[in-house]
Amino acid sequence: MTATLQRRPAAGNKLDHILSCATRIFCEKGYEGASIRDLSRRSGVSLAGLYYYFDSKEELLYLIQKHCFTTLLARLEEELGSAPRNPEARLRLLIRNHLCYFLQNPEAMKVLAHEANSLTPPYARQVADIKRSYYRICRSILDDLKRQRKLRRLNTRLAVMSLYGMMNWIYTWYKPRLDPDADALADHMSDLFLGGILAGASGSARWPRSRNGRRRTLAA
Amino acid sequence: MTATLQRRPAAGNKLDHILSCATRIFCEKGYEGASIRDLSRRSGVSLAGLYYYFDSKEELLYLIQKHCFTTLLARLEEELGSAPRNPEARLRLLIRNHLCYFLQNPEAMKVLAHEANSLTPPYARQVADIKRSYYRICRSILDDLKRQRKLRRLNTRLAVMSLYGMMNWIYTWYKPRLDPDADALADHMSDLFLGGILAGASGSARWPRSRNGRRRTLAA
DNA sequence: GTTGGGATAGAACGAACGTTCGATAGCCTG
DNA sequence: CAGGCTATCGAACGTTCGTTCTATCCCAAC
Repeated sequence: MTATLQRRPAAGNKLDHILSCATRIFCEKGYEGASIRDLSRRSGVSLAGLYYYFDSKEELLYLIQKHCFTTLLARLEEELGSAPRNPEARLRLLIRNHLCYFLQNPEAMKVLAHEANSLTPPYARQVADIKRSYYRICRSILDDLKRQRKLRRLNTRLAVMSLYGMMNWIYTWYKPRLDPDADALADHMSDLFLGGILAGASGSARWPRSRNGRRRTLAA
Repeated sequence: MTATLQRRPAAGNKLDHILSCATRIFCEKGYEGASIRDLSRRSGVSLAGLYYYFDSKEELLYLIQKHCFTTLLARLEEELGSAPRNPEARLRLLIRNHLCYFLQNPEAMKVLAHEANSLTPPYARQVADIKRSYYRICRSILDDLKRQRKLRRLNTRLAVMSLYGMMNWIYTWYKPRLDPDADALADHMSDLFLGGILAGASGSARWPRSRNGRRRTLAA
């Protein structure tokens, strides 16, 4: 129930080792599919020995998610602190930060994205709080952008979620040797997203809507 | 190992009922977290009775995913069959088709998106085949668009994945009462995506890149 | 009316699960 | 060297898992 991180003064290194093994295992087999015995084998620590470092399997997932989200958020806040006020540049920064961290820690980020609902209330709330902060930063950048560029028709909630979807889905398809690196990916997604958002800038719909549906052809 | 669908002539309805219960349970607790006993309770069929209708828990997931993907793909092909050649309109159709089905079958679609890697080879390959067809349709539309609009710098693989990410992530955030309906969502995402893709149309970068990084300010 | 197979369920199987117990080393402190 | 604390483990606990065995019921066909 309580956090375990600094409970054992000398044991920092070993807990880190266990957490990194757990991250790999959760990533490979999913939280439910992974067993403490898997972790015991992989980490070289006996089954009972593991419980000296954490209280439950769920706390393990909590520690991983909390550390990962906290780091991600801290880096973003640091970068944004010394960044220009211009919302477009700030958004590009956010995207770059997210993707760089994502591709540097693909296993942890998969656990973050894929096991977002595997924690139960005592733990889940704490992670949700950090997540909400992270969401709000993006949302407020987009609100600024909307105000500044007078994007009347922009639903910023939808925009944020679309952006996060684009970014977080990466864990399902990214191949390091085949796909571009984090910087190029960030440029691609920034262009795509900002281009899409600003395309509607001139006020009315730039692309014809086919609401309720039947394909209204657009001149090719 | 073999498909179960038409094995028992009279039992079609009951298997459907079981599959729909299983979909709900897999959606709520995840594939690994769900138990056959959960399914037994929810469906009202005894534990042993269930195994008259399928061979294993994994086949259950397979049947759900296969049916879902097949339907999605069939609908898309039907719609595209009578659609104009214009790649933009075709892409809008694809997005609308995906989102309408998604929001009409949110539980099944979550199982599709979230348990994409829970099947092992014998089953996984078959689902992967359908999925690849679905991917290729989108990719070829984008290739057409790229050719037609001379979008030299467009990486269509990245674009497809970004689009699917945007769409599939929905299951993590969509709230029926709060968020717009499928048509509006489809318009939003179509505008965002097409606007983003076509923003780079005039050849060179429309938005300044900050490759390798340091925030190059854009006039606000 | 008997028979045979489709449809069902109670009970059990062996395995794996998360977790805990009790014991044992090693080590610093007094 | 006695005592206590950190770190560790083998073995076990009780539970739940996916699956199967065996027996029954129902009903149509002969």
